Amino acid sequence: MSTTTPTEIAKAYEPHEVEARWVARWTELGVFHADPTSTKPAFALACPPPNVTGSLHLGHAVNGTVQDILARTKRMQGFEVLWQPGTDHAGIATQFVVEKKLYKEEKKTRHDLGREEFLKRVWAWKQEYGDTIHGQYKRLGASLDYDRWRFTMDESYSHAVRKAFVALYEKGYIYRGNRMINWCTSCLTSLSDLEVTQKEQADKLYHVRYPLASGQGELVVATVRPETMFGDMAVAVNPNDDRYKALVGQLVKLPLTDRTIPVIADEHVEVDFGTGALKITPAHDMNDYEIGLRHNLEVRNTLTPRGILNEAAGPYAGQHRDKARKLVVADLEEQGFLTKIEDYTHNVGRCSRCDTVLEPYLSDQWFVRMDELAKPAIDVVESGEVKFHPDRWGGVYLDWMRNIRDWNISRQLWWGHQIPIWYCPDGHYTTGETDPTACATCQKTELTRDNDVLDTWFSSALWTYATLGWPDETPELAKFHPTTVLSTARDIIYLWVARMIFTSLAFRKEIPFSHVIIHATILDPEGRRMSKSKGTGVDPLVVMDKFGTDAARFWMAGAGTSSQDVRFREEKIETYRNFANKLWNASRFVLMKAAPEGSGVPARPARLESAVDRWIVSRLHAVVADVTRHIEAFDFSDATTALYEFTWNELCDWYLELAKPRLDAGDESVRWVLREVLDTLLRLLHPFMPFITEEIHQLLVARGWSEAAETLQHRAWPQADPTAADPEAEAEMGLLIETVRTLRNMRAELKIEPAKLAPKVFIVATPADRAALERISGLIARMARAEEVVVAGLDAPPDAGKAATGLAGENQVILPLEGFGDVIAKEVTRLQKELVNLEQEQGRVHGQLGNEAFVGKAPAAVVDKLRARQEEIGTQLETIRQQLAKWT
RNA sequence: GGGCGUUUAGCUCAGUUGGUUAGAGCGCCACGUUGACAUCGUGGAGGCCACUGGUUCGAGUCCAGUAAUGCCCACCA
Repeated sequence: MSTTTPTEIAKAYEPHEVEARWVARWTELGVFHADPTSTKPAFALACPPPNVTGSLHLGHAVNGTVQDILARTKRMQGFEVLWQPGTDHAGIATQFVVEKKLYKEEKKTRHDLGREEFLKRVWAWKQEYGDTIHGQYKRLGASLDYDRWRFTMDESYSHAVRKAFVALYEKGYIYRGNRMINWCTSCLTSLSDLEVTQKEQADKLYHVRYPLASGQGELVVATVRPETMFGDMAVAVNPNDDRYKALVGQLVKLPLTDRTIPVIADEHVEVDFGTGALKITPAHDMNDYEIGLRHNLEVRNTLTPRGILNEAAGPYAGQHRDKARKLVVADLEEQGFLTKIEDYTHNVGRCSRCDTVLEPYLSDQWFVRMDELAKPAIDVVESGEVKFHPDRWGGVYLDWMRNIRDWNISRQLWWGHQIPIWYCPDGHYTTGETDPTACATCQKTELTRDNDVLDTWFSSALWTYATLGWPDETPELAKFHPTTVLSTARDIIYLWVARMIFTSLAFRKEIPFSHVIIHATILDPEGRRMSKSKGTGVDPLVVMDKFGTDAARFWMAGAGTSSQDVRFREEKIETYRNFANKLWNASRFVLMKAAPEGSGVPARPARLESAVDRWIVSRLHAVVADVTRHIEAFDFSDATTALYEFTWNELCDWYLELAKPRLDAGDESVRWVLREVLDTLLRLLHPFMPFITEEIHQLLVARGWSEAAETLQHRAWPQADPTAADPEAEAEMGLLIETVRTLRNMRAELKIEPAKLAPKVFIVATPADRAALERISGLIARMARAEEVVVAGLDAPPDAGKAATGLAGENQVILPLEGFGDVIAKEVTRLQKELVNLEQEQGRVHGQLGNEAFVGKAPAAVVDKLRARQEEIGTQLETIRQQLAKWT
């Protein structure tokens, strides 16, 4: 493939070929490679590593765009930029998809293959999707340092994970606990609280009769899970519940069994929920477990890890929990133990991965004790050392950190970092950065390693520094850590952002990043969250193919930093496809008309005579300042708006149109201004639309019309020149625009054929505007399709004969109607409409100014402005009334 | 049950520290093939800024409340 920009210019921008060419070219030039020995100031971003579960979705593309804009801008601003890429092994998620595939294709489970063989399959999967992701980022134009691609299970990264585990263990932060955890009976692993999704579910509340052992009466308990009754160890009532006070301490018979259990009193029981009596199943309910601890109840497990009732359930053993419930209910019913069944809707915790209803399960797991570790992580956000954008997310983070609970880090999976703990026959634990050969406590050498792996977030928590070589003190670490900005989705603030902050503080004694951008979530056109399973996900590549990557990026830049969530619609991207084409054609115009081959580089004029030139330069520098400021504040959406409006509404609609006759006349200053504006604009647009801007830039370079850089990434970011601000030129241009619009409007309302030139147009100018209007009369004529525009003073109004009159401020625009047919009726209608509008406004203004409180208290500038307007309205009304009188 | 958002034109969204005529894109209507661009141009129609009170000379913007809607967090069986 050729890597040079073609010289002939297509009529419409063709993204595909251009994009492929530049992706290759950037790589060839090595512009994305970060140099730790550079003397430039560092700017580092760690790209959130996507899961290797599949390919990138729109959310990744949005986040990639946000980060790329920063990376590209900062490079141009003279920073040594590192944008660190990589992928996450995503333990449970990846294992889950590979198991699913395995079952679908070979009808095998991971146990059929065995651990080693299964892991081979996962690595193969990882290879495939890791490559896909790599390619997708390149397509997006992401200026990641691809040479530094990392994977959370790379050897060096695994070393960091091991180091982190051992360090925490040795400081006493990691402990083994036999505790209630969330258990997935399908994935067969424990989950952290964050991996639980609460979902509302319609269930039944069964009222079950527990007869008193004494034979005198009964206690009725309400439960949604009667099948767990074989684990019941007590019935609890509230100590203040008068109904049951006398029963506390007595025994009740557990239905369907021959066991008796005690009635106990516990504050936890709500008097007015259900029957006020709660069956206590310590092994299968978090609360019951707590109550059991308080009352020394036995924890009797009645379920297997797969959710099958075990031998403790007597005749029901071997039944799955759902089936067992039906059987138990039927038997209770039959034996007269069931007094009532109520409909009951409540929240049920489900596996965020496979949606299976989770089981509270007592088991041995490894935990990280969080209380002490959380403290500094709270401090750095409270102090503003780490800032969230928008800042409300800082509050969300703090709420969570302040109420943090210990973190279950062991997972009963195969895919991941195997926990570096060895057990000796005596049950001692041994860990170490290298595999131990003997028990650290008793020196026995028969060691078995823990089979479990670490929560995938344990490893990604080290991302900002483990990717840079930690625990070794590498040059990269010295140069690029702490990183500057982290941009991510809000749903991993707890899972990932919070944990990066506390681990970095723990291991590096420094924050991992100064700014956290929480980008907006992209929704489907109906406002729902995009989801793969519902088929509402959008493949960014499809969008990029259809409309061009730059168009997609331009939209994503705005969408990603929008203050609220954004619905995706193809039409939105289409808008920016059109914008890219507009830019392309504007450039094409400049190249063909202002910079034809061999025309040379225009010299800088000593002074810009034309107000039009000074206006666009003034506007350009305002835009440079605005865009720069917005990027600094991460308000890309404002930046794109400013760029879009300047390019389309000012440059294309007015400046280029006005430049046409001047170019024909050989005006050199127009050429100089065009070169200046386009070259600057391309640099401003480059972070947002890297491909098209590079392409145009090279076309300009080929004509000597731009600094001879191989890529815009080597060009300097534009500096706003405050002395370019020219209010006078802007005012004059405002006059031009207003006058032209008035004339166009008149012609349209009078239905004058667009093609027909007006032979002569008069403007009766106020003394203040007269000189300016005379200067720009030729331009007005051009833009408003008149052969000639004649400016006259108020003292000498022209005799225009039969003519239509319009208002541009206080200046009258007179359009003689000779030759335009019978349009008088239309003119009268038009004038009347205008009259009504003005009279209404006059009423309002009059009322305002008549209000003493307003005049007395409002700032003088506001009052003066209104007074001026009142005067203007007076003049305008007079003009219109005179005209109307002439016609009627 | 708590917390945080959102509610502005037919649709999707902007609206700075309150300033009097509330904007854009798409869609709609009318017109248009002047050599950058029909992926375009010109003009136009279209809004009780969710509702109710309050503060203020002045409220889309500030305050209180109400209603819809979305998301997060939370151990009432």
